[in-house]
Amino acid sequence: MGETQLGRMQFRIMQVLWDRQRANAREITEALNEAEPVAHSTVQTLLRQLEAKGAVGHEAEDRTFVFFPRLKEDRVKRTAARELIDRVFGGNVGGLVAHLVKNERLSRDELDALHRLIDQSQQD
Amino acid sequence: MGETQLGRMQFRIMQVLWDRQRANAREITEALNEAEPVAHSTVQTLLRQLEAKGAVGHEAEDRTFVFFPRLKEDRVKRTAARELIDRVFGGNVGGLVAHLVKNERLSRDELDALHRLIDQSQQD
DNA sequence: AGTTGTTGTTTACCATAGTAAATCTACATT
DNA sequence: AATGTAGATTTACTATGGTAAACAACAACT
Repeated sequence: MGETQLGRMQFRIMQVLWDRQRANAREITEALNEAEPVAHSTVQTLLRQLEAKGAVGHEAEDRTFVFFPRLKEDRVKRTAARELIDRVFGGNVGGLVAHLVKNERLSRDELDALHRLIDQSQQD
Repeated sequence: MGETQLGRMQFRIMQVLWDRQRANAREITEALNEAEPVAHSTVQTLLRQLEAKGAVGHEAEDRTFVFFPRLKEDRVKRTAARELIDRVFGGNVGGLVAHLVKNERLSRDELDALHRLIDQSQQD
């Protein structure tokens, strides 16, 4: 069941939680508002949705709910990447990578880092 | 304006069109049904949506509409990849690539090919 | 005690994707 | 001419994400 399919804002909320481990709704709203205005009640609705799908949990503390992530950042990112690979690149990871190298201008540093990553991953 | 945001099925229809250049609704339905059952009227609705957003065009031929892609495959794939990079990896291409190398098992061949692509892209 | 502010809950709307039946339209075949 | 068939168009419904106001409960301040 848990397909871990997150929308744009839902994902941004998760990022705040991965960052802080725990945060109440107000704190999340404020963190999001640093970058982009969003109403507090919107954030609360999204938290509700996220909880409904098991992406976050909460515990009451004092009068307020403190939320925490139930999904691991890596896991969610992996799912998102997989999603793209399957839908757009026919399930072929290499297709995506080739596309990136060809179309997304990588800096010299990024290319070097990539080189290193590849070499390293060839060890095992 | 044209944000070129395609859904799952919409994308699959585009793939058929990129494949064949031109096709009528019936042909598209049949092509899709090779892999996954979908009602013809559904395909028609999706074609309508795609046309509304400028992703496909059509011209009458005989009694039927022949559809063709209005968007380039590369362009759409690029947008999709960008989308993931922005939402999930904070706009950092390297982040995605690192993630891929770390989490998506690439075959020896893929890694070699990747090596070559990188070297090549360092020329310009 | 009454007002204010915070927090959570309920309710409501809109857009988009996906699904598909129902209907219209026009030609082809009998 | 009647009927059937294929295609297009209309209509409808569900799910999800995003947006947010309205409301209720309660603590705190004056």
